[in-house]
Formats: sequence, structure tokens, C-alpha cells
Amino acid sequence: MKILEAAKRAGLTVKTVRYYANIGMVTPHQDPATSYRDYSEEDVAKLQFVGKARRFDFSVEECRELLGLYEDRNRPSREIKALTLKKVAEIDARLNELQSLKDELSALASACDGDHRPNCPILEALGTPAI
Amino acid sequence: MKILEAAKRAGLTVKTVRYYANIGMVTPHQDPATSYRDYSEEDVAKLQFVGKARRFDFSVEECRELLGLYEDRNRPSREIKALTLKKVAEIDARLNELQSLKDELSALASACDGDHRPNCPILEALGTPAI
DNA sequence: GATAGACTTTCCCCCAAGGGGAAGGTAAAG
DNA sequence: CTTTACCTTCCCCTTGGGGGAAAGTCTATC
Repeated sequence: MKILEAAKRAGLTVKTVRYYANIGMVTPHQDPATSYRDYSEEDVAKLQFVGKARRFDFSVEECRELLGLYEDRNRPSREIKALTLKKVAEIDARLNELQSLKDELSALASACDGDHRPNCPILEALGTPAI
Repeated sequence: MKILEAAKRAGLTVKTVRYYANIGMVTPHQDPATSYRDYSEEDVAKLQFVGKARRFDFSVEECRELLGLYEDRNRPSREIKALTLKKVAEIDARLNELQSLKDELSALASACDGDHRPNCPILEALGTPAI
């Protein structure tokens, strides 16, 4: 099938699918005469796989690694679990960061009257050397 | 003072400080003869302000806006509070997204034996069309 | 006054992960 | 045969700077 249909089936944009072909992640057969790419069902399955892994916040390079493991029928599940736990730890670290930011910003916002007067604890906090 | 000292005082890198000058956010006096930038105490205060706002996840453009409000002694605190609450809402949305991702990935990871055998629910989940 | 080292400038390329759009080729339908 | 929809490559754009080259400047020491 042609790229638009492959993209639709995988829930990706044509740009994204072409990008994955360019970086060698999902490389369909390409007609040398017309340069048209021709996606097989297996290619589409790989695109879906990558799309889903991307939505799980895996980077493109991590997706490439996962895809390699996906295609290797004999890989130990240990490797995939390790990658997944590493990603969970990354997400968790980011969650903690964001939660702290939210708490601090919320506290500042509720301390600010938010009216027509210029007095504002938020700007004062941002303007003092240590927060 | 010269750029290195200004950067140190603001807790930023020289590259970052130069970048802020280039985009017109914090523009010190520049000696026409040598092209050397000369940072005043006020410039350093602005750099500190921007650095802190960046750490609060405000984008560079949002920092520019906040800096404008910071310098306007008569602005209503309403505007700053609105920006802050918008940022809190953004952070909150991202928190929810990340929490869902973490939950799903954690569930997959704990369902995976993680041993030498190839069987792996994580890859199976990524390989099925709908998750 | 010369020289070494530390600092400064501009300039250009690089990252992720594609998006936007131009210019030109192709395919399928009317 | 023509229109329309799709395909290709190509290049520039995004965020927020980082890395490094080439060249100019400042300061200290001899």
C-alpha cells in the first residue's frame, strides 16, 4: 500500500512515516522507477509498534532499540523490562519535578490578589536572588 | 561587568546570557569599539529573574512577557496571576499525562517476568493495534 | 615592550522529532 | 486528455541553547 494508507492505519502522519523511513527505522520497499514507497502489512505493524512506543514517551532511539527486540524472537524479556523500568524511573523523576513546580507556583498564585493593583508576590519572588 | 561574571552571578552559562542578548531579552550596553558587552547590576537582576522563571518552566517568550510586567511598576497583578495560573494548568495537564503513562508502563513491567526467556507482555502490548 | 593566558566577539553547525510548503513526477478517474 | 489526488525530494522552521573555530582584547608577568 502507499504511504498515506500506511500512515492512516498506524495512526501517524505521512511526514512522520516518511521520517521513520529516512532514519532507517521502518524501511518499506521502494519502487526504483517511481520512487514510490510500498508498505507491507509487516511494515504497518512496525509503524503501529513505534507509534505506540512513542506515545509511551520512548524516544525515537529507544523505539529503534525496542523494535530490534520486538523483531528478535529469542531476546530475553529481561532486556525489555529493563528498558521499561528505566523509562518509568525517568517519568517518575519528571513527575516529581513538575509536582514541585506546580506546588510552588500555586502557592505564589494564591498569595497574589490578582486585581488592578500592581503589588504582586509572584514577581517579587521571581525578582529575589534565592527562591 | 563582563559577561562571564554576569553569567556567574545569575547562575547561567555565558552561552545562555549571550543568547538572551541576541533575542533582545536582556540587552546590556555594548562598547562600540570592542563589541564587549557590559552588564549593569540591573541587567544581572533581569538575568536572575529570567533564569528563575525558566526554572519554573516558563518558556522564553513567557519570560519576556513576565519581564515586561516586572519592569512596569504600574501593571495590574491580575495579568501576572493569569499567566501563572495558565502555567499551573499546563503543568497539571502534563502531570496527568505522565501519571497515566507511568501507571500503564508500570503495569506492563510488573507483568513481565524479566528473565532469560523471550516471552514478554510489554512487547505484546506494544505490538497489538489497540492498547 | 613583548608575550602568554584568559577572556571576548561573531559565525556556523548541531540536537529532537518532525511540520510546512515548493517544485515536479505519477496514478486513477471522469 | 485533463483534473485531482497523491507521491517524491528539497529546504527552511521550530526550542533553547551547546560546541567549537577564527579572530580580537585585556591583564599580568617578565
